[in-house]
Amino acid sequence: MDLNFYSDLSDGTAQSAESGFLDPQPFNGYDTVSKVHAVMEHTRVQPHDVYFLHFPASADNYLTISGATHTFLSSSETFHTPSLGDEEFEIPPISLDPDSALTVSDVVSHFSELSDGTVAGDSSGAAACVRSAVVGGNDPSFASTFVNPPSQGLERLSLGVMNPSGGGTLLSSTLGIDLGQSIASHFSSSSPMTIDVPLSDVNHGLLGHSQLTTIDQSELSAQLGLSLGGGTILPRPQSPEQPLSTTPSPTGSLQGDDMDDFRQKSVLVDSPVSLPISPAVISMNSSLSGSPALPSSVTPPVLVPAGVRRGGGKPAMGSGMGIGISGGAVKKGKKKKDPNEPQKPVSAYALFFRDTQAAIKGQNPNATFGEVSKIVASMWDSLGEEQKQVYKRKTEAAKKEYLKALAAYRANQLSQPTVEVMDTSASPPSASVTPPAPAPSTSSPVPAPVPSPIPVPIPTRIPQHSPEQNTITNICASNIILDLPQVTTRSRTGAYKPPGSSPNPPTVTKIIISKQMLAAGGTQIHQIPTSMVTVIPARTLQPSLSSSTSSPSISVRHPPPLQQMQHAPPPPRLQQMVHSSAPPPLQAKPRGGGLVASVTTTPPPPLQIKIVPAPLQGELAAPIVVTTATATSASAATSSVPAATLSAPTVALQVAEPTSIVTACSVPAAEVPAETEEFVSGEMEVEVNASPGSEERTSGPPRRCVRAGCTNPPVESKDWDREYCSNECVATHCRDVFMAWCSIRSQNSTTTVK
DNA sequence: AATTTGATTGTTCGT
DNA sequence: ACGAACAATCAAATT
Repeated sequence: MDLNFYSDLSDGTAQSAESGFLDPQPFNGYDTVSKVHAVMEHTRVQPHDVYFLHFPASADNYLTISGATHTFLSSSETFHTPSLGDEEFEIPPISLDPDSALTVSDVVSHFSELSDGTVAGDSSGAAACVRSAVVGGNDPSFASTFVNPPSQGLERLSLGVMNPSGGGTLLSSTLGIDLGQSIASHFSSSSPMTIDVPLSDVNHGLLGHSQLTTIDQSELSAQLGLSLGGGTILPRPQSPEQPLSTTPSPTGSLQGDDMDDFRQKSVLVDSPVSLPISPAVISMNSSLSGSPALPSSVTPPVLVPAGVRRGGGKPAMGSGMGIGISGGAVKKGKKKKDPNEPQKPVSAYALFFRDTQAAIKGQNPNATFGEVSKIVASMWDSLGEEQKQVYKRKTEAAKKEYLKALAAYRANQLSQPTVEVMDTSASPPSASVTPPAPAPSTSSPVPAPVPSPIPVPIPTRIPQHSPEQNTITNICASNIILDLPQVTTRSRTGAYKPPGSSPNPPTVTKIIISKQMLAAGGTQIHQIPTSMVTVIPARTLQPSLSSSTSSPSISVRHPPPLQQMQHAPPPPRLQQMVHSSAPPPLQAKPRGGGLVASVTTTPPPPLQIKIVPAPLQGELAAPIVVTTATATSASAATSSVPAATLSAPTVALQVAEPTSIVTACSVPAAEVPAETEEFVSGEMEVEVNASPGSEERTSGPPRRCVRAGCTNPPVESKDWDREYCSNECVATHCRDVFMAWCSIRSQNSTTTVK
């Protein structure tokens, strides 16, 4: 099935209240949980169900919820929404990328965009409008989520989940959005998901009641921070699967594990002194610590015998498990697991949950676990088999690896109790720490050759997810996906986007990196002078172009750090953001036109990176240019490319040769919609134009491998859609992209960070 | 029963 | 006593 979001921007005028579901009353009786539950029950999305946010381009900007049989909505009902314009957003596959932060940011950005658009449109218009998309009826509370409380929620964007079959699944608009992103990122080329989200219901049930406060900057930043790290890319600490904690604090994460290790070791090895020595321990630490730099910190704990351990009570534990727990919770007599033991692969659903929940949470910080869980479940149900397959495949792959690792682990245990198995899982993490000696093997497509002091966040992350990340595509996608969420400008008017103009990809980011820089081997990339790096949020630009702000253009000169962009959504917060037309994650499909068909496939990373030969550099003020184009922006620059559209954030790496631009690469996983290249500003245009890659793409399978410098013909592969000639190229390409990305990030962080 | 995340609670240790 | 650090539990849903 397809998940499509159609969003409509309402102009901010009154909502057409017609929609029945808007009416608060029906829902008022429920408490959040029950509502949700009830709703869910009724409307459980069937696999075939389609969710979409519909943003009609029509002048009036109504959000149409088409759900044939939606209980609450008639298909005809519409809501005013700000400026998104007619677009169908295709929800990109949820990124496998563990990096929740990104996802979140994306979501946020989307959100913000939405809100922004609304606001802007309205604001510009005059009356403030509520930007939030409210699903559930009038519940102000819901609106509050996205909108500031003060604002009267005059308007809401509602997302409707339509259930063709009849029931409507309730999803909050946010959800829908999130989905889009997450999904997009995750699913590469697989068929797009269409999600019909009846906004109204969703809010109510899920969020409505609880106050969904506007996303706090702090929260966002926190979330973003996780992903971006103040400069570091480190994502939030990984899930249990990965023992490693990317967290900066070595000790914290380590301790727990260390302790375990320690215990083990200690058990195995009689003398405490021996501890440090055991290789196993060391390896673990490194992995655990996640940061290479920390060895010193790491070791200490290890060294310290039991006596020193700081970690509280549990460790002591024998008691801990059973005894200590007061809560009465002694319930499960869990046995302690050997930390070194390979972790069981999580289920497809769990993967999905992991990928999705962050986005949902990001949008609705107040949502409880139960709510989120329900939403995820509904989303899961709504996922098409194809999409599910994606997860299932990952699970399968993870399982295979797990079996391998387990076998190795067991073997080692038998043979050498003291020595721990360094399996795949371990290795990846280590990579971050020590530049991977890259195990050529599958896991480390992204060799983090970055020796430099700057800890490359990415590596840490990537390696960590053994199962998921094994897939090259995943890795790339995960790393690469950057959403530049925000736009500082508010200028955007709601109507801004002509429906027909283009199916816009939500956001496109391009990065131009001079070849020289890359030449260094990529490792040095981060050293690139900040001045060199330019980040241009397309969204911003566009709006600005049309109306007021000039600032964006400036971007060339001062590169706004990505982080800032991501992190700090512009001052106005979400509201402003709303404006930005199509949220990156969500892909806007041209609703009407024939484009739709093309849309189906999708994928793509918003981020494109071009590598420009030195000579070109001169021309270009900044070697690295990151551009983000929002769908809305499309109008400005309808790129030459036709486009495919879509979606998902895709990252393309292009290396421009002096003569011509070499290639546009999309993340293997997804197909890059040609359309992605929309340039708002002139600057952007220039760069954009160059990309032949897009053409290639649109026209058909690339004639040659996408990787810069590789002239081999692409090979057919499910993993990379005939874009690459070999795994090596995929890995290399991803690495390049990643590096570029890192450099940008680092730049941003350095520059941006106060 | 396991997994997903995040909050909460309880325990222990160090100051 | 207080704070820090950790472990365990819980929520709903799926596998």
